[in-house]
Amino acid sequence: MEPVSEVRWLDEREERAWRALQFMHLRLDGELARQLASDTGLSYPDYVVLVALTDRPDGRLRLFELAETLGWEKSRVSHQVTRMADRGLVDKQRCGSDRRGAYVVVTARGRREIEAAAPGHLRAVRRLFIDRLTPAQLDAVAVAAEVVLRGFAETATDRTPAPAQPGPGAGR
Amino acid sequence: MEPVSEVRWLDEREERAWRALQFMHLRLDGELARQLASDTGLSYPDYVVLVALTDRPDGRLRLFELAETLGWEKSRVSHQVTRMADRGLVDKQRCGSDRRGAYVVVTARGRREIEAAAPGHLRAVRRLFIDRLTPAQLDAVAVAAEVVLRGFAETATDRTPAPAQPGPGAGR
DNA sequence: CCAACATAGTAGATACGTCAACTATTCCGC
DNA sequence: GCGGAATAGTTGACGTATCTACTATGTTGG
Repeated sequence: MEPVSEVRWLDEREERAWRALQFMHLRLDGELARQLASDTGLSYPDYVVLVALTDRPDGRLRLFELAETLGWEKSRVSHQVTRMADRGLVDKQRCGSDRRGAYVVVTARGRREIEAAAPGHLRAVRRLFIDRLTPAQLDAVAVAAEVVLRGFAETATDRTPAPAQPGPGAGR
Repeated sequence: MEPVSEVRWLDEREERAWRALQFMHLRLDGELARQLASDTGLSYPDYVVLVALTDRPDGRLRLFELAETLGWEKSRVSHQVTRMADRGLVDKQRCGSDRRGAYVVVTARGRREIEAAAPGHLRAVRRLFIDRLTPAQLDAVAVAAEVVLRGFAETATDRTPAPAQPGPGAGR
């Protein structure tokens, strides 16, 4: 669009926000992944999949529902579920009503592991993030993030299936 | 430590902030990576390495300096630099003063590619993030992220070498 | 001096994430 | 109903990230 469009570099305020945010996430994700890996047998992706499944009364979801819930693409879900099935955390079941489809079901072992992992993970989230911020700061972060997210819904070159409401990790 | 320590789940405010933030990053990183991949021959990691190098007058850094600058671990830097050297974006040079060491130097080709990629990347950062937020919101994000980052420096189980001041991506 | 230790970087194994290409079904309009 | 489009899921290749273990060099204190 814009004919030549001079590049508008980030000013001091913009750069500060962008860098701080990037860096925070780098460290936060790294630390949370490490905490899970060292205290449990689960990876972070394992964790969010198990949370999504155990949020369901029957402990199962279609693969595409899992993709929508997590905002992942189907191929990622497929690979992840395959790996988890190999380790006995979930099972795959054929779906009666749609013969293309499959359910992912959490196994007893999967339940045991997520229940063992959740408290430590939650403590880490609190220690590293939640408990550092005031309620007002938490709200400010939420508002800003939601504004940015709304922007994605609009621009919507839409490669990811546009996750309904929920997010990753949930409240646990 | 804590004897039994009931798990304190996230309340509504906490969960909202945590989920929104997680989700924003999922989408933001995905979109930025896709923009780079489709408009240029560079990946996001390629990009940040080249930014770090071209910020230097001589366009080179020791591997461990690169690790500190980016907050990456040495093994990650080594692998990344090896791949980039294979593609001719950087060169490795032996270091005279310390024979264990090596410099990473940006090549002419690396310079060309980063210069071609920067404007589009920056436009995407603006479109998706910066320009969505008010200056006050940017400041709020920066303050919150910096608080959280300071927490890492303190807790400091210190696995990552604790990056001095700078962050990833920089202002470009 | 030199032994112990720290530091710089590499290498391999494994897991993760994306893309593109593919099969198998279901949906839908005519 | 049937032929084409959309949908569900899989697969393989490749790049990326982490961990552990390793080599080689530098540093230091007795």
